[in-house]
Amino acid sequence: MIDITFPDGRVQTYPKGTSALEIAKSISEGLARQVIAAEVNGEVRDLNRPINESAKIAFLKFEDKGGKKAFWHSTAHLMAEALESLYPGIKLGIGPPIENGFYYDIDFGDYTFGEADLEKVENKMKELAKQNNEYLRSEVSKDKALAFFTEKNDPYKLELIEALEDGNITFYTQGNFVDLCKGPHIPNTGIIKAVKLLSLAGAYWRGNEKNKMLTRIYGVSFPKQSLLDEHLQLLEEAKKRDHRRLGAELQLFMFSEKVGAGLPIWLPKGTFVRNQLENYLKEEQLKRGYQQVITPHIANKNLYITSGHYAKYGEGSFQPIKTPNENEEFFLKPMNCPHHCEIFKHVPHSYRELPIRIAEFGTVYRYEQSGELHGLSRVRSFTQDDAHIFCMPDQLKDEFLNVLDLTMQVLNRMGFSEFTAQISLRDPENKEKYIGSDEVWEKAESAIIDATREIGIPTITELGEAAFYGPKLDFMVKDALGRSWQLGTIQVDYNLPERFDLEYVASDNTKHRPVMIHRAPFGSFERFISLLIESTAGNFPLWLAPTQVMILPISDKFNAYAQYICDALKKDDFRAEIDQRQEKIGKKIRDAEVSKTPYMLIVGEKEELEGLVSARKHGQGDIGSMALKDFMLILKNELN
RNA sequence: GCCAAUGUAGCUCAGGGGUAGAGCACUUCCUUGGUAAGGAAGAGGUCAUGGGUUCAAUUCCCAUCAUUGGCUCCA
Repeated sequence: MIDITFPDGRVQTYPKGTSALEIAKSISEGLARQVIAAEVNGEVRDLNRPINESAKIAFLKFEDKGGKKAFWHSTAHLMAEALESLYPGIKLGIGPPIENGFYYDIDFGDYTFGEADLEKVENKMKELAKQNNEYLRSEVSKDKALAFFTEKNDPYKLELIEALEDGNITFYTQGNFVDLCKGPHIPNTGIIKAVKLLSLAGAYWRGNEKNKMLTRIYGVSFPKQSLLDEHLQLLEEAKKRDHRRLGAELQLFMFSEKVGAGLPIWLPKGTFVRNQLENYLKEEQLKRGYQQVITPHIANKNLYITSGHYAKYGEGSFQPIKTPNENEEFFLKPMNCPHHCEIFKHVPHSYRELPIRIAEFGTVYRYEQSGELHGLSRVRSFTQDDAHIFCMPDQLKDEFLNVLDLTMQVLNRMGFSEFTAQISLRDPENKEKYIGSDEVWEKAESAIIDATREIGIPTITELGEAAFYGPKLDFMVKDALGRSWQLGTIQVDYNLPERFDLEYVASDNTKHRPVMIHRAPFGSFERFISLLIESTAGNFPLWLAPTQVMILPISDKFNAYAQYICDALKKDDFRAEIDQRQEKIGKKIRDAEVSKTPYMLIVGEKEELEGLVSARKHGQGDIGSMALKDFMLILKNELN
C-alpha cells in the first residue's frame, strides 16, 4: 500500500500501482472527467501511469499551467499523426508545447507545405481526435529506439536519441502514431475538442542556421470550442493594439519604400510624443549630473577599428561612405560610445572629476537583416537615449544603483509594471568568448547582482547572455501579441576604456583605467514608443497626448466662443484644437473618441450663455458642465 | 539572410485572361444639428516594380522590392 497526500494535506492509502486517474475517480467522477494530468511529487505525469511509491499528488486541469502544457503537447502529437497520414514519408523534428499553444517542426521533403494546407490538417486532426485514442507510454531501450527510427527513416529523431541515455527513453503511442517523447500526456485524444492551426514558419533544425530549415506549424487547442473562440477573440483584440496599425491611424509615424525599409519617418504627432519623452528624460538626467552632448552621425572608419566594432560588424553593416580622397572612409555610426570615449579623452581627467556622465540622444544606423524589420520595434535607424558613465571601479556599484533607480523611475512613470529584469552574465563554461580578467568580471557581475538585490526588484539570470565586453542588465517588456522586446539596458564595460586607452589620474598621481557603464533607460525611442503605444492601446497619458482637448462647437454659430475657450487653454499651455467642420455633434464626438483625444469640450448656446464648457472624457463620456477654470483644474490634477 | 504568405483608391477589403468595385476618409452643395456615424453629388487607381506567356495580363509564370508570421542575428 502507498500513502497519497493531497494538496489540502489529507492522506489516504491506496494499493501500490494505482494510477492518478483511479485516485481521481475514487474522489469523484466529476473530478476524473476534468483532470488531464497529475503532479506527483512535483513532477507532472500521465494520469494513467501507475504510482508505485507514497507521494504528494495534485490533479491538473486544463486551467493549470502543467495541464495546458500536457494538453498542447498532446495536440502536437495529434497534429503529427494527422500530418503523417496526409503526407506519408515526412520526417519529424520536435513538437513541444509553448506559452500559447504548440508547434511541430516538419521536414516535408520536396513538398512545399503552404497555408492552404492548414485547414486540411486541422480537419484530419479533428477526425483523429474523435477516435478517442489513448496516449500510451512505453519505456524502450536505446537500441530498440534507434532501430525503430532507423526503420522509419527519421534522421532527426535518431539524432535526438543519440544524445539520450539508455534506460531513459520513452515512446508515446496514440492510434497509429509513435513518437519519441518524455511526456507527460493527457489520457486520450477525445478531450481535444477544438483545434486551430495558426501559422507557418521556417525554423532551422536545432535553431542552428547551418542546419536544414524545417517547416514549423503553430497551433493552439482547447477542451471546449468556446475557449478557442475566446482565445481567437483575444488575438483579434490584441491586433487592434498593434503599434503599426495605431501608428498609422493616429498619424504618429510612417514608412516609405522610397526612403527605405526600416527607416521610420516621424510625423508631427509622433514627434511630439517623442519630444515629450526626450524632455522628460533630459530634465531627469540634468538633476542626476549628466552632461548632454551632440556628436556627428558619421565617423571615420578608424574610430571603429579602434573600438573593435569594425572587425566584429564591419562586413554585415551599412557599407562605408567614400570621399574624394582615396582611402578615406566613413561609417554611419552604429553606436555612440566610441564618440563618447573620444570626448573623455579630449582632456586629462583627475579622479576628483569622476564619475563623468555623458549623455546624448544619439541616432544610430544598423543594417538589420531584412527579415528582422518590424514596425518601430526593429528598425535600421533609431535614436538611443544613450549615456556613458566613466567612473572608478569602486564607484561602479553606486553608479549602477543610480542608473537602476532612473530606469525604474522611467518604467514607473510610463506605467510599465509588467517587465522582466534580466541579468546577463558570461557563460562560465566558455570564458574565452569574453575579454577581461576573472577578477574584473566577478566584480562587475557582483555589482549588478548586489545592486538589483539592494533595490529589491525580481530578476532572472541568464548565463552566456552577457555582451563580450561585460555583463548587463536588460529590461524586457512584452508587446500586444506577447512577444518580448528589450527596452532599457545597463551594461558594464571594461573593454572600450582599454581599447581607447582611457585613463584618469588617481590620488597617488598614478594613471588608472576608468570603468564604463553604457545605459539607456528607454533603450531607443522607436522601440520604447512602439511598446508604449501597445501598452496604452494608443491612449497616451495626458502629458504625452499630442492633442489634449478637442473643442466641439454644436454648430458654427459657436465657433467664436470655441475659439475663445481654445485660446484660454493654450494660454495656460494646454494643447487644444477646435473641430470646426459642419458636422453634427455626434459625429464630432465620435471622431474625437476614435482619435483617442483625452478630453472633449462641447460648446453650444447653453455653454456660451452661462460661460461654461461641457466636458467629456475619452472612453468615459459626459463628465458634466463646468467653468473653464474648473476644467483646467481637472487637467492639472491629472498631469501631476 | 532563410522558410511561408501577402501586395487592387488615403484606410479596410471584394473581384478576376477582354484596361476595375464597395464601405470609411476626402471635395462640393444642402442641412445649423446637444453627447459615438445627417443627406446628396463628385473626385480619386500604370491593380507594388520589371520581364515572360498570350491576339489580349491587374488576373497566369519568373525575378525584384516592400510588408506579414516565424527561424537565425541583434554593437
